[in-house]
Amino acid sequence: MSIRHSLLALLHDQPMYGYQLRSEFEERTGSTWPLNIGQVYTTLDRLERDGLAIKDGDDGEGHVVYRITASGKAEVSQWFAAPVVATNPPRNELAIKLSLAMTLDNVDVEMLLQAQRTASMRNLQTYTRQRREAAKSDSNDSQDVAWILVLDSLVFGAEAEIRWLDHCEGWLRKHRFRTSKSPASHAAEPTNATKEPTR
Amino acid sequence: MSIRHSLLALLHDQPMYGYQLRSEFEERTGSTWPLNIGQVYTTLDRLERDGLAIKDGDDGEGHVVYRITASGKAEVSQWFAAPVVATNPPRNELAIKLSLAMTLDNVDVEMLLQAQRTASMRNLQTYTRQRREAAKSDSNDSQDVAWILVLDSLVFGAEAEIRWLDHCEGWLRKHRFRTSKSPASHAAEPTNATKEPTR
DNA sequence: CGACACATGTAACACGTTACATGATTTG
DNA sequence: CAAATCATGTAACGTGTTACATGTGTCG
Repeated sequence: MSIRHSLLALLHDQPMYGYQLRSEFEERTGSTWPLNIGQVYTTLDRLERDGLAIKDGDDGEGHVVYRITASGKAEVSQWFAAPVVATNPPRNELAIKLSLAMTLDNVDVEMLLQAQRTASMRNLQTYTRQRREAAKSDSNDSQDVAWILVLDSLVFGAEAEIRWLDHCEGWLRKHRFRTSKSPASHAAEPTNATKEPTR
Repeated sequence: MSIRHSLLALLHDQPMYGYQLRSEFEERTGSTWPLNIGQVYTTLDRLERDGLAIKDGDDGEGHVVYRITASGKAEVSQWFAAPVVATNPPRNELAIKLSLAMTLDNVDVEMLLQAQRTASMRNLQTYTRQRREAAKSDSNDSQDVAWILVLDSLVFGAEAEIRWLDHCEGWLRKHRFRTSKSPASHAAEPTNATKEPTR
């Protein structure tokens, strides 16, 4: 849903054509989340279908320009006004993976944690380096500022991830001797979960 | 891709039927990321199509049981062995929204930050409370442990988000007087971005 | 009996990615 | 001229959500 709203927000600023929308989007997010051009066009189709934007003839250069409508503006205002909430937080693949790894046999959790920590550290370093380079230009262009803040969010997120991994490793060390994964071996007798899938 | 791998990982542990797979998944992640039952069945279809799992007759109770195959097991091992990397980090709606808000006119960024901070604090409190309750039972069941660690990841993430919001607010205060959003008003003359969509 | 959980699906739709097709313009 | 970039699309596919249909079993 973020792409749809993002494009609409950009159109709120000024009428644009598809290719330009992608450029504007990527300029602000520094290509962290590359935007497929095909999706831009299909999204524009849907926006027009839903009455949030309309084709605005050409701009004298043959471009297919879209313009936001009144209801489109309302939608944008609403989007910016509504905070991102925790109901349905996006799935965290790492958390899911680790959660499953801990509850299943045949998985070397410590190895997993170690490998992930290395990878996450490398990620953090990449972000930090990019951040340093982005800050070097030090222009006050608001787009550069936005790009830097996006990088900061990635840095903060990566740091939190690493802290969490350390936390998990501690947990594991503390509990390794008290649990052989499951109170009853699922191979020996049907687990509780097997018999009663409800919680 | 995480659902597919998750279900396969569960099947690696033991043969199961669809409804049961959902229960097992949600038990481990504490319903943080509710899993639609319809998706379970379609995913199982695809797993079978791709030769990673097969229907295993019934279990004497008329359930449609699936069993993992050899290539399925290989796939699971690979999944657990491969760390989650930063190439293509998942889109962060909040970061995108704030990034756009800062570069567009007609958006009250400070208001947005304030509203989001309130919401994020509330999220954090919710997670912390759930975490406290989950830890209360204090069983050594590995599934409870997994659920607690998932909650911890949410807590760590929410804390990072709040720190980032504060960071952004500071940035904004520091730069508010030096930039009127854009070096050249896009209403007055064509912006750089408009003329040159490339970077 | 009626409500609810269990259990298996299908259909429609939104979103996202990759790849392909097509042509104009720019640039080394 | 060749390659890259600009520019607009379409098609196929995977993933994910919501809603619907259908039937069984259990429990108050």
